[in-house]
Amino acid sequence: MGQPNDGLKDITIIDIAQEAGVSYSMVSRVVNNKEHVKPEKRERVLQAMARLGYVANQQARSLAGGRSNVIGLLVRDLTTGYTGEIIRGIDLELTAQQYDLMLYTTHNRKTREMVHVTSIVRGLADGLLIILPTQPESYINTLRQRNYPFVLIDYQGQDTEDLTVVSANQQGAYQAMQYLIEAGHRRIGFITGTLETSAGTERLAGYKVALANYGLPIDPTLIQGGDFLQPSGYQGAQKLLDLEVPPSVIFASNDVQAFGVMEAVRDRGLRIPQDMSIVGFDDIPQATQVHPPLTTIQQPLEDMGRVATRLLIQRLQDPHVSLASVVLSTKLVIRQSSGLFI
Amino acid sequence: MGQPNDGLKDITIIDIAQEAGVSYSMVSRVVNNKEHVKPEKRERVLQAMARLGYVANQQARSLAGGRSNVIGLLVRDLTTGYTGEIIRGIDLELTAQQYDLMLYTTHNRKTREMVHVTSIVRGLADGLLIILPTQPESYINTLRQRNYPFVLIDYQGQDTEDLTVVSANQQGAYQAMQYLIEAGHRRIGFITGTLETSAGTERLAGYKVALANYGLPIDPTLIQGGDFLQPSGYQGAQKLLDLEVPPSVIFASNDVQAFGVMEAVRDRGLRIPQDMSIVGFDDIPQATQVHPPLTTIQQPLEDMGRVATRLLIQRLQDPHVSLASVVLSTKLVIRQSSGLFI
DNA sequence: TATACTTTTGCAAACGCTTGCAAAAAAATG
DNA sequence: CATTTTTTTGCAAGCGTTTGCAAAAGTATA
Repeated sequence: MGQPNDGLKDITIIDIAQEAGVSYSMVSRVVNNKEHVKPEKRERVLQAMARLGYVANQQARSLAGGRSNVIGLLVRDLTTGYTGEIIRGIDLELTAQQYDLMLYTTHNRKTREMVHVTSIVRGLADGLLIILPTQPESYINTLRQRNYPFVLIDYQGQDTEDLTVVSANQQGAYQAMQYLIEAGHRRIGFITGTLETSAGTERLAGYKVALANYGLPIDPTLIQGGDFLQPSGYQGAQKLLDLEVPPSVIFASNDVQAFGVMEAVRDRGLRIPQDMSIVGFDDIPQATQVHPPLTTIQQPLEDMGRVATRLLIQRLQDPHVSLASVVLSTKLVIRQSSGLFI
Repeated sequence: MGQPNDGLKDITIIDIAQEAGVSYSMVSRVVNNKEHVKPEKRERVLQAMARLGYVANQQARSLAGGRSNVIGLLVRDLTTGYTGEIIRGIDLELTAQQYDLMLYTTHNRKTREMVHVTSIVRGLADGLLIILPTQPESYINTLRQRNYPFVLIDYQGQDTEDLTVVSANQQGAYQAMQYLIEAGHRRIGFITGTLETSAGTERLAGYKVALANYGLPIDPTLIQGGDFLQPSGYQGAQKLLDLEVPPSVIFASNDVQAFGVMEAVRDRGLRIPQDMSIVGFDDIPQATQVHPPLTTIQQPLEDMGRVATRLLIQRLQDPHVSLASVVLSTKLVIRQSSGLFI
């Protein structure tokens, strides 16, 4: 803690011990709900705590080998809404379980990720949640080696030992494609996400598999590279619109990217969905707020956060309990940004 | 830290001391950049640290009276975009200064705020940033008493001792009104924010003062109560549209609320801005993404975060330095959601 | 009632660091 | 070169906990 705090002295377990007339280790046992405490003394301690307003000192606690009741969250950035939704779920669950949250942003810089991870591992978090890491391998190895508890959100690594919470990305993309193809679309443009993420590759896979299954050709010119951010949607759409035969629909790898697509389409004076259908992925809150509202694949983002947090806490409470990774299913949400191809 | 970490032992200052052939207090001095260290030894220690990959243990550090290099952020929730922008600024500055961020969400529950504050004060944060608290007085007193360093963001308390960073809310609302009135609007609807916040009351004040200055009447039926959230925009707009003589423009207390207004207006089949102009406040990223793009007052949200963080860190580094609260100016951004009244 | 368990309690060490103070070394002074 | 002054160094105590271990108290058994 900082140096201020002139005045009021902190209440420690020693004060409580004195007040309750027991030894300080008894107080510690009560605080941590350990066994071997006479109910009567437990009561006395509890009362003393209430009377003096005791609040445990987390650093001392974790220094001494206990838990800090803090979990770390490693995240790329906070501004896309996508992250916000997941964090909302994490926060909900964390609050319910009396944990605090330490937030680390990487800004997509590899070195920062590494630095963060070492300091987290040495630091005050009991465990770590990681959202959509781009190249996690480097630091995930550190975590594994040290046997440090972590859960990956929205990333399907290859190591099945890791706990992960993902949504059915490929299946979701497939659903969207199914809908579009059955609505008569034949030339479907696709803008990829970051292909270093599994979310990125799986959505692309869903796109391709659907085309294959319906006997449609995979036209590489219809697939534009992107990175899940709005500008990549704008640029990708530009390129697709410049094709000799532009597609009748653009399927973006996420909603934010789809907003970029909308912008580009409107900049050309085209109408949505009459001239161009647009489909996104994620169903972030803004998807309903844009005009026209965006057809998209709903990912249960908040649930992902909740589930991941619950997994992590379970692991913390019993490191040997066997837990399985979770795949949450997605849902097609049809709004006004897409229509039939006539 | 959690109990795992079988295997690799942590590197402590003692290891470094051994490696560098000095005492461990020397290592501590080097790490903390204290004076009275021979350059040559400093070098030796630095090299040993690099070689062994030393990372300080924050809990031990702060337990021993040093700083934790963590700052706390107390925030209502994360989902409105508004908060996200501010946090982005905070994060930028924090990263630059090598601080970590502990995030506390209150969900607007008073008791939680109080609990958090006591645990923060006893806890691991060196200082605290507080965004837009509804009724901060209760816990702010605790902070003041303990002389705990904090900065209020977007809240203008009455106690001038407190460090605050706000934007010129009243002036901003006035700017918007000026623009609207000069564009020919005479009946201007207003939906308030949470009036327990200074942002809420000041924007309302700007609305009223502008009307007064231009000699226009203040019609209470044109002012609807709200709370900065989207539904309140929707409902407020409904009521304004139900008036015998509806306004020609609705001025919402923030962008999110304005999105609700847009929804309501569109639901009635009215066109924006031909039938109804809409103006928001904040200029969050989505303001450009909605259709039509929203005319709004730009608050330098990211800057607010940055500036507040900088203030806090300065205070931490020198508790006696005299710092002044900051008022950042706002800017009218005219987009397509508003037009002339003909 | 003596003996052997079992539960409850308290002591002390440890966690990794900061820092005041005194000792040692180096530099400056006469 | 001896002495004083200044800089550099190391020791030890302390921060507030947790926890293994041994002592104390309580309970059951013979």
